[in-house]
Amino acid sequence: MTLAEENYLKAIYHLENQSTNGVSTNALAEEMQTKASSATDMIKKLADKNMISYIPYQGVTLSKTGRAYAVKVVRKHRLWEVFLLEKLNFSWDEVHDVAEQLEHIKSEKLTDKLDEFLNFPKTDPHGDPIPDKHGHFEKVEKISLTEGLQGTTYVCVGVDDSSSDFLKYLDGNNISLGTTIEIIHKEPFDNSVKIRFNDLELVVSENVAKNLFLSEV
Amino acid sequence: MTLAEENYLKAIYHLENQSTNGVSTNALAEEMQTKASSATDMIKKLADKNMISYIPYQGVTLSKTGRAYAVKVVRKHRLWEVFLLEKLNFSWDEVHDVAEQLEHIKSEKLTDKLDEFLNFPKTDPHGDPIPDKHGHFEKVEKISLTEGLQGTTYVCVGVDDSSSDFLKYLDGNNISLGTTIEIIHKEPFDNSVKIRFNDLELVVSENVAKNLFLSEV
DNA sequence: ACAAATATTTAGCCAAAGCTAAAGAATTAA
DNA sequence: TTAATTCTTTAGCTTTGGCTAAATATTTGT
Repeated sequence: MTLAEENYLKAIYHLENQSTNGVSTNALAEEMQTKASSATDMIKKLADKNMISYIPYQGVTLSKTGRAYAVKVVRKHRLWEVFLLEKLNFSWDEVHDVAEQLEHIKSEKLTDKLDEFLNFPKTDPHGDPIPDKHGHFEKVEKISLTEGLQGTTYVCVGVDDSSSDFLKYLDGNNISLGTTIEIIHKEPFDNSVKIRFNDLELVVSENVAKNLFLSEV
Repeated sequence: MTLAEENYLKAIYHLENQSTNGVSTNALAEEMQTKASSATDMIKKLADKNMISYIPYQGVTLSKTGRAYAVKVVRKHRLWEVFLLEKLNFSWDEVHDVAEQLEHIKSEKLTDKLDEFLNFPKTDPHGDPIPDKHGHFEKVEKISLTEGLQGTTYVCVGVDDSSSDFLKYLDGNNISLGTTIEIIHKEPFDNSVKIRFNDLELVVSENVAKNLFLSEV
């Protein structure tokens, strides 16, 4: 598996988790920041390798092999994130990009030894679960802040890790995993949400609310 | 710089250190396990990028930029080797191949944080010096066992790290960095060397002797 | 049911890295 | 000083991954 193939596989994996349908050529191209024609080419390659199955206009689905492979890449990504944060003192918003490179290192031994070195962490710095060496992991039950109910108290269990700016924003406002958040008011006009945490009140935009994941206490 | 370019640069760096002349197209091709025509192509690319200068039939020489770049890659390689050995308990012979991959990760911050995490090691597990973040390092004074004098005692300060079989051989015979070795007899017939260390005597072949580096005590 | 909108694929390019086979240069040896 | 040998480059082809523009296929809305 080449670097590009691994990245496509990971993209398909993430998109599959976000909706119940197959992943369309267009959606895949957009996720990969490339053109639909390029996605078509890669879909052929991955289908030839039995990593995915594909029905035109119905989208791509990971095969068992494909999913297992994608999970391995995700496992590596998240382990490296933990390493960067805990051992090398990277900040929350810095880990993602470097982990994007490290996740492609091919050495099962390295991955497993790293896992052991980090004491078999269950989640990464963004709250996402880390698969074990057999690919098993527990799904974290979470809702986005936009889905939360007014007047209810939640705990922050996850964030979308793709934007460093977003993570810096959270950092600047002292929101992190484990922060207890009460929803004071949901503004229907612009879908902003007024929250309280650490005895502070803050109004966050819909954009922020969508990328902040909570679980009930 | 692409992966292939980095690997060529590193190869040139290593070959430059082994002889005083420029590195020939053929020598470079051999080191890279590829064909001379491919080396020619890459030489053009690297020369275009001002990483090397090249005079046909006189060989390639690293430019200042090129050398600095090569040293950075070497620094990363050796730091990762230390990490794998010390933190993840890889064995001597296993570190090289994984470090070959890790050395291409592009993040100055990662490299420097790793250096700090490892406590600024001066040499890697094979005795080779690790450049600091400015590219500075001290050259280790060493001779190969074939160059040693009969009746003299030395200390093992380095090994050629390229063959895992060689390192396994040393491991199996309990030779490691820091081992004190006395040369009992040099056999002119086959250039084998009889040595004594840890109160044991052992005859090593010329091949082994060439790849074992010593310094005077 | 059929046109419009949307989704997908094809065809033909490009660049990076590699290869083989053949040609061209320089060095060395007789 | 030629001729042989060795070194190096060129020409042309391959694969991977990406691109644009154009063609084709499917869905959807009326």
